[in-house]
Parts: sequence; C-alpha cells; structure tokens
Amino acid sequence: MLDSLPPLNALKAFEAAARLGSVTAAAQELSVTHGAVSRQIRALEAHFDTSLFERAGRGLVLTRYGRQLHAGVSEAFTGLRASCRALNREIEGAPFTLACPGSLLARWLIPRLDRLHRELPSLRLNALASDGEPDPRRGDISAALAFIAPPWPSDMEVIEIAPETIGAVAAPGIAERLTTRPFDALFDETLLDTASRPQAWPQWAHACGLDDDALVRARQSGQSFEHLYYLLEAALAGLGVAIAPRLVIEGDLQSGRLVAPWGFVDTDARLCLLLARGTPRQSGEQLATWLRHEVTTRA
Amino acid sequence: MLDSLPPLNALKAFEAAARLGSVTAAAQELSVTHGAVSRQIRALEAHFDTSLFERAGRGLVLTRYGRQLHAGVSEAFTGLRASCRALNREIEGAPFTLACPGSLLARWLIPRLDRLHRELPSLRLNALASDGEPDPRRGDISAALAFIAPPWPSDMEVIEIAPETIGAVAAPGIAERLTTRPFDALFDETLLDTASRPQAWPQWAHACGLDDDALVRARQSGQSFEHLYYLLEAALAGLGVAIAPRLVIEGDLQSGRLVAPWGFVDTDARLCLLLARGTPRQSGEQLATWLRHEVTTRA
DNA sequence: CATGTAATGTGAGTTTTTCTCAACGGTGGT
DNA sequence: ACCACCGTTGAGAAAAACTCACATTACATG
Repeated sequence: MLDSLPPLNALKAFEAAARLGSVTAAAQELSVTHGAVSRQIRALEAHFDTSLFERAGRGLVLTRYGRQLHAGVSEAFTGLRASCRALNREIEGAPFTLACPGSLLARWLIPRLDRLHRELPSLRLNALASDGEPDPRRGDISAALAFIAPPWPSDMEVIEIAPETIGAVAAPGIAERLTTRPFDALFDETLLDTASRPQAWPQWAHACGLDDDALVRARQSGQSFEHLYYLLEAALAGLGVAIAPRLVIEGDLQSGRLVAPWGFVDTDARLCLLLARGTPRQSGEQLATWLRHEVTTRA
Repeated sequence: MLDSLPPLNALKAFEAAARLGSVTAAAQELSVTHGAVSRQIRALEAHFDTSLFERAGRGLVLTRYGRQLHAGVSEAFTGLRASCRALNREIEGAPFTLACPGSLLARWLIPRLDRLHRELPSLRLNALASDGEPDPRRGDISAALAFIAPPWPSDMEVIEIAPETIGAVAAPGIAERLTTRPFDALFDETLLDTASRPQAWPQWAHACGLDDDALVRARQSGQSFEHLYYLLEAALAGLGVAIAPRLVIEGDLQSGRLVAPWGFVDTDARLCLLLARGTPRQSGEQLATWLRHEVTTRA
C-alpha cells in the first residue's frame, strides 16, 4: 500500500480550520496557538502542492481543492471521533469484576460495598467469590484481591494494599477462661486452621515466642477446614481457637463475637490487588487507593 | 467540541498493525522500525487505558476492544486515503493554463509547444493569449508569462526566466540600403513601435549612444501600433524599422525575414513567469526550468 | 532438549517535528 | 486615521517520534 496519507496532524488542523472558517478558532479548539495551526495548514498545502484556503483579509475561504478535501476529510474525522467515543464509552461502562476469597468477600468487602459504590460510582464494581487460586487472567475478571507472598507473579500487575496480619481468635467464652492462665495454656484448647494456610499457626506462634513442639502436639488434636469461611464459623461457634487474618475477622472483633487477646503479627504475605492485563489501569489504581484507605483507617 | 481524538499517528500505527496482524509488517509499511510502531501502539493503549492487542507469542491478536476500534478506524482511514488520493488526482490532472502575450505566444511559444508537450507531458500545458495586463489572479489561469520590470508584484510568485533584450529590426530590403550609410541614418526610416512600450526606442537608442533629439524628431513621423503583433507585421511588410524584444522576432531573424544589424541591448525588464496563488509550485518550477533552458539554448 | 529464528518489548540517546513567543502586515470597522 | 482583529513568519524551546541495541518470549528444528 502506497503511503498516500498526508501528515495526519496537519489534516486535523485543516479540518478544524475549514470547519470553523478561522485559524484562531481552530487553534482554540485544538488548544494550541494560532501560529501552530497556521504552520500545519501550510505544511498540508505544501504536501498537496496547492493552496487550500484563500486568505481573504479577515478570515479564510476554502479554495476549490480545499472544499473538496474538507468534504472527504470531515466525514472521515467524524467517523474517527465517533469510533473513539464509542470505544471510550464501552471501556468506561464495562463493569469492573473483582474476584475475592469468599471469606474476605463476605466478612470484609461486602459490608463496605455500599460505601464503595457511593465513593467510586464510576467503577461499577462487581465483586464475586473466587474459589482456590485467584487468577485475573480469566477473561471475565478484571482483578483479584488476595493474600499472596512474594515473589509476585510476573505476568500481571500487582498492587500492594496492606501487610497481612494474622492472629489467634476465639469466641469470648473460650478467651475468658484463658485470661487467668499462662499464655501457652492456649495450646490446651482445640486449635483450628485452614488447609490452605498450614504455616499460619507456626508463623504466629514463633513470632509470639511460643514453643514449637508444644504447638505441634496441640495441633494434633486440632481441626483443619477447607475454607477460611468454615474455620470462622467454627470459631464463632466456640469450637476452639482459630488463626485468621485480622482483616477478615475485623468485624467480628468489633461486634464482640470474637476476641483476640493474644495480638496479631505480620506475615511475609501482603493483601494485593492483582490486575488482569487489559484492565484499565486507572480503575485499578482507583480501587487500590480506596482499598488502602479503607484498610488503614477502619481496620 | 471535546478533544476526543486520540493521537492520530498512534492511530495510524494501530490501524496498520491491526490490518496486517503484525508490528513488524506495519513498521515496514510505514517505513519505520518495529520499535516505533510498538511504542505508538503502547501510547494508544495508554490513551484508552485498555489493551488493544493480545501478545500471542508469534504475532498479535486484537482484543475485543481492539477489534471494535479497528472496525471503525479502518473505515475512516480508508475514507481519508481515498479523499487524499482523489485530491491528488484532481490536482495533478488539472491542466496548467498559461497566459501569454499574443505575439510571444504566436512567434515563440507555439513553435515550441510540440517539444514542450513531449518533454513535459505531465504538465498538460494549455497556452492562451492574454490581452493587456497579464493577471494570473484570474481564477482560470495558473500562470502568466510576461515581460515586466521591477518591482515585482508582491501578491504572486515571480520566477525570472531571462533578461529582456530589445533591438531594432527591419525587413532585409530596408536594412540593405542602410548598410553603407552611417548608424544614425536609421532615423531617416519610419520608426515603428507599440503603444504599450513607448520607452523602448529611447532605451535602445540611449544604450547605443544615439542622439536623443534626433530620435524624438524621427519618431514624429513614425507609427505606433496597438499590439506588438501588428508592429511585427508592419516590419515584415517593410513599412519601417521596428523595435522589439529579441525573443519574439527570433524566428524571423533565423528565417531571414527580418534582420537586426544594429544589435540588441538589455532593458531593466525581465521575462517572468507569474504564478497564481494556489498553482502547484512543482508545475511552475518545472515550466520555468524548461523555459529558461529553451531561451538560453535556442535563443 | 538445546539451539536457532522470528517476533515483540524496552531503555537511552538522538533526531525531527511541533509549538510558543514575539513580532509583522494587511483588513475592516469606528 | 486609528484601532482591533486575524493570519503569517523567524527563532528558539519543548515535545514527540524515531533509531539502535539488547532483552525476552514462543515456536520450529536438528
């Protein structure tokens, strides 16, 4: 295909000037000085080796060739503008689908969804529970929220939201009967955890200075759940002491349905927002900012 | 109107890459490196804040949004290309209308028209006689050929072709009877000139060192014609001695129908090509070059 | 399974284009 | 006659685009 296209920006300037009948007006529309537009038009005239405007003192009048060019070009530009506006609408109007572990969704995100919709109305967030590994590479998902440990996957963008803090929690009844006893009496209770995070108890115990062997013994009579969600239900029901991320049980702590008298410790994992490729970066960053704010101010 | 147009050169790169399904192929078509195209596409993706291609190892595949954009954009670009090609055809196909004083046309240009059409076939020259002042500002004229003296008009482009040289000429019979007599015996003959160039005789006589007063006396019995054309016919008919631009009577000198034994002198006028605004500069310069060559080699 | 080939992506630096600023020149209204 | 407005232009500054060289990835082949 021959390079029969003239300089496009010159064409843009010409189109505006021809439509508005004035270099100055075109310059305003294009947010440049009138000198710039004048030059672009000159360049186009040089390209076609003909004059496109008659300089008629006050303003401009199209020549025969200018009229012909403008007729075709304005149509094409209208089409171009329409296509781009349509695409923008499409992109901006698309819902932002966020995958999120079920427990985090139910216990942390859903209670905040209303506020999110109010504060980020343009995002049109669509939250859904992800079972197992979050994978925003799935076509129908814009991003995933998850606790993950470094190294970050390299094939998608990872935005850190907050460090993960975990701690032992229990129903108030259990905690009460432990308050007068030594710290490691904790191990006399049934220890609950999830199959997906076997390192949680050791990490926490180690950070708290508890004896590893005692923990190993204690876990033998403990119970493991498939999902964090069941684990928490078990803890709420008073079945034992659970280990869980602070964020997920935040609401239960505030309502008093769970207590965590033994404190929390950071892990090497982070709460991260994983952006699928092709996801509008702006939306992702908006959401990340909102999440970060939500975590730090109302944690 | 909102500036809803993306960077057009990025759009051009995208259109080519989408159409050809390859960054490298697009780069070849646009005569740039693949890096340049890659960057332009990135810029466009940044503009829309979405990805337009899936990078699928070997080549590229349009995403949903990319497909949508390309559908609209390729159509617009096709229209743009068509408009510009049409305009180019229009401009290049337009005949080049050259106005020319009748005598110059008849005695100098017309004998050379055949060669001109052969050597500059793309010009499609259309020569016509201009009465009175040549004015390429008239809409239907591309350029004018004329002897004019400085200063040049400022509202059109002036290309100098050659200096004007004028001289006294006469039919061979008249010249013969003067050869044995002194130079200023010339003034005994009937002096012929044109109403449009009353200064021609004095200029020539002065440059030749002839007596001004004698000239004034001689002209009182001379005759003035409205056009150079009639003047030359009179000289050919042996009515007297005419003063004329060398170029116009060149053919008559060579054929021996006129002689100019007294030589020629330069005036301050020039043979110029006056280009109307809007006339393709390339055509004008082509013609000017040809004219200059024709004047100097076959004068 | 290493290796080669062909494709895209990217950092740094350079070239080219484009823009702005400030001045000039012409036109029309008051 | 003056003023306000508009387009043009030269010089220098700013921005965009490009090139080069290399990295990276996927597919094909020996």
